[in-house]
Amino acid sequence: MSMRVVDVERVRGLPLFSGISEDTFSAVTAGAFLQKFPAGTTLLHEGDPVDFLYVLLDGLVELQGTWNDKETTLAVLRPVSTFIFAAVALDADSLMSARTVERSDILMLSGEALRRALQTDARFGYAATQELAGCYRGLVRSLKNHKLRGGAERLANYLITQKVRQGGVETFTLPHEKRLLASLLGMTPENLSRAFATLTGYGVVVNGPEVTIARPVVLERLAKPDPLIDNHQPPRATPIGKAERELWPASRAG
Amino acid sequence: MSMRVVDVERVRGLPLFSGISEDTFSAVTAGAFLQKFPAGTTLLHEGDPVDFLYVLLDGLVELQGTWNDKETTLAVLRPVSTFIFAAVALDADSLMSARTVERSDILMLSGEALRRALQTDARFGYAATQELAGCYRGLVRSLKNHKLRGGAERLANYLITQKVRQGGVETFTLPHEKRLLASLLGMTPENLSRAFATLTGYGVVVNGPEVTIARPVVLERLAKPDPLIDNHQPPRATPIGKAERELWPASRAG
DNA sequence: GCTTTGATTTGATGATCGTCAAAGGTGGAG
DNA sequence: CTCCACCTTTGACGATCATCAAATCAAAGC
Repeated sequence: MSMRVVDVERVRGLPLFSGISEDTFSAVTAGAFLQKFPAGTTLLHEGDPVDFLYVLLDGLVELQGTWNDKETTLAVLRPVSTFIFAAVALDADSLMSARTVERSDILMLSGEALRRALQTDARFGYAATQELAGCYRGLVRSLKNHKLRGGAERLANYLITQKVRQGGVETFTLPHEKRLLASLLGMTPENLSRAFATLTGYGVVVNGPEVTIARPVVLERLAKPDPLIDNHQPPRATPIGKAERELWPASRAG
Repeated sequence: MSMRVVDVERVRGLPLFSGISEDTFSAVTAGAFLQKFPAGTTLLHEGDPVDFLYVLLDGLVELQGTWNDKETTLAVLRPVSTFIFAAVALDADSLMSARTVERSDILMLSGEALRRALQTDARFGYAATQELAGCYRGLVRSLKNHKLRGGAERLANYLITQKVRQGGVETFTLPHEKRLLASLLGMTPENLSRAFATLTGYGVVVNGPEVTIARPVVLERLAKPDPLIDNHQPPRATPIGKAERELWPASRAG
């Protein structure tokens, strides 16, 4: 139920918490608890009131939306990430469901305590603003991706982003099932399969979950990656927040 | 260049600024200036660094995204609204362009001053968190709308939302050109025209910019409006922020 | 009033995408 | 190891959507 020291440090290292006072941090983590969930567990249903901020420490989580018996994936999160912060900040009902894709370690922080902390600790409020601004921009990117690009283009850009995130290697592994990828990219599994087949003509070789981009230049001519849509953030040692991810490679005065 | 008293009060009344100290407010508005722009003016280009927070006091503004010589409308704003707050908070480049649709009065507040104020005034930081959380949830709604619904369904829900926003009257007026509406709904003007033709079979009568929903029950059976996608917020007297809009009709403890 | 410009509509056609069906393929349970 | 459930792929078909073209309409300017 309580956190290991190593987990406390990982949470403390999140940009959302890194600048805040020790008092605020202990107030926020006081009633927190760490829980392990098996794969396929629904943590939160769309429309439910949100009582906790979730922090994914290990595993893989999917955020999904539903309408008219159809489902779509809005995001796939990997550690270390917070999620449904916006609903927590507003004490509102969740607009999406959260579901574990793999066995996951998840920390749950009291929403009440967080909102109180936001109002008293200006540094925490500032960090929260940065985090939410980063999340907002991630969604702007996603919306542009879906409204401006076709299926094959979305897939091509996804593959290029994965390649960069995994260190720029020629061959990499898809981080989860293709079915989930199809839902994330806004298409059916059948069409994802056909989109992969199309990319074969652009130097993409697929072997189960293994993907090789044999001719990056050719693929990029199709994908036309754009820093205002795609966030080609290389991997880092320290955990990274939604804000930092947005600020790369900026390093402007701040 | 400087604001009229009535404009100061309108800005002060924004949820983003309503709770903050007088000192913070004057620090933020010190270097501000009010400007009038004709219709069709581009206020900010995609990819530009953002030096100001914009506040739309009068008129109509479109936020748009571009890729590969294609354009799409991400939002259409009416007074009183702030925009590109996320980019200002992060001191990052804008992910979208902003363009006046009608002649508009726009207040521009120094991004530098805002970021300073965010770090010193906890109440301002909290208000900013609420505002950004509301904006975030608006985008989640938009993404679900686009990924889960077809064109005719998006139009049907748009019309129902407009009807509610304009007081629930049977006949109302579209707030702008159909061309812009098509871009907002993610379709071509030709297909918007055909979608309107389709809705004729569901009791929708179109006369130029005038729309009549003759049989609301029939239209709703097609539209299937959902509070987790559509925000059916009725009009109010006081200006409303993105946060309040998200919290309706909640009124939960806070 | 007339003209001109651009918005809107309608039709035809092709591209993209979803659905249904069926055939491999894969990994886990027993 | 075998079997079973489910993921993935492929094909066929229909629905949706974009594009091109042309006609109609509306509004602003002369």
